Amino acid sequence: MVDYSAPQLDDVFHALADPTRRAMVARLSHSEQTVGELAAPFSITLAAASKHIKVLERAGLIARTVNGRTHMCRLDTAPIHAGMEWMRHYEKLWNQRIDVLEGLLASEDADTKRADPKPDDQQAPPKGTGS
Amino acid sequence: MVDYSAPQLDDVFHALADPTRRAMVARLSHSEQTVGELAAPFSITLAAASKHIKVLERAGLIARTVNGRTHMCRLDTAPIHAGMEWMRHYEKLWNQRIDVLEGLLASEDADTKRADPKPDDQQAPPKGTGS
DNA sequence: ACTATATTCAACTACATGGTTGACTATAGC
DNA sequence: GCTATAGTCAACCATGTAGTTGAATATAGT
Repeated sequence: MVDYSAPQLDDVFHALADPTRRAMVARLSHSEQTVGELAAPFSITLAAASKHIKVLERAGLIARTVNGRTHMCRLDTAPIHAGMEWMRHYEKLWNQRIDVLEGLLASEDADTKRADPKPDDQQAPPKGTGS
Repeated sequence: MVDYSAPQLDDVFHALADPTRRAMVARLSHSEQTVGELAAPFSITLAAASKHIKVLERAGLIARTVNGRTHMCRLDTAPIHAGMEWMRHYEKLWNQRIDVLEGLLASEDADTKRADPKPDDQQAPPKGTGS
């Protein structure tokens, strides 16, 4: 039973809430990068990029290896996995809702309506339809 | 090919970066709740809770139905799905790394080392070991 | 009409964030 | 040893965030 402590999630989600940092993660998914390389694509100062990297580091998304005067950064995807673990539970609801929608369409078509999906806890009534 | 616009992701990840808001999402996954009900478990003022709800609303995570003087909130998990879609790509790397680790253990055991995993683009060398 | 309930709004405080600049540290190369 | 390169640090600024309080709005109940 994984716990995935909440403060960790705070940091991970916060780190990923910034487009610059998400772009850094994307670049790191291809290859390791130095701080300078990581900063290059953005029109911000090295100092600003350094701060972004530190935020990613605090979230555990980046591990740094100091090698002489260059700092090599590599992606650690474990925190992303943790974030997904948290989200997955609610994505299940999303899938359920899709199922309910398909169920409605089906019952609308067949008008049989023998639907009896197992009650998980006490789930929100669909009432979707939206637009 | 899904796009999932970046500003949406900014809002979703930012909304989920706060423990109070994540708790609200959790409660809404069980049932719809009014603003008051949503605020009750926390030792903050209604006004503060109202702000949190607005953040979740802006991220598209909550839809509100004004019913008389009460505002009923229900969870919309589509943005969570979008967030997961973004993360899923990097989780794949996580799984890859697990595979690599298992591969290393296997080769260590058999000492055959005929490893030749398809080069995806130019991926980071494992170099793990950490602690 | 009057009062209680549900919720937002505006103003304010304290603190975090993202950015800058300039100085500093440390390594690499001549 | 001197200079260029890689990166951090500290101070500062503007803006955003999370919280408060008090007033305002709107509906429900009597």
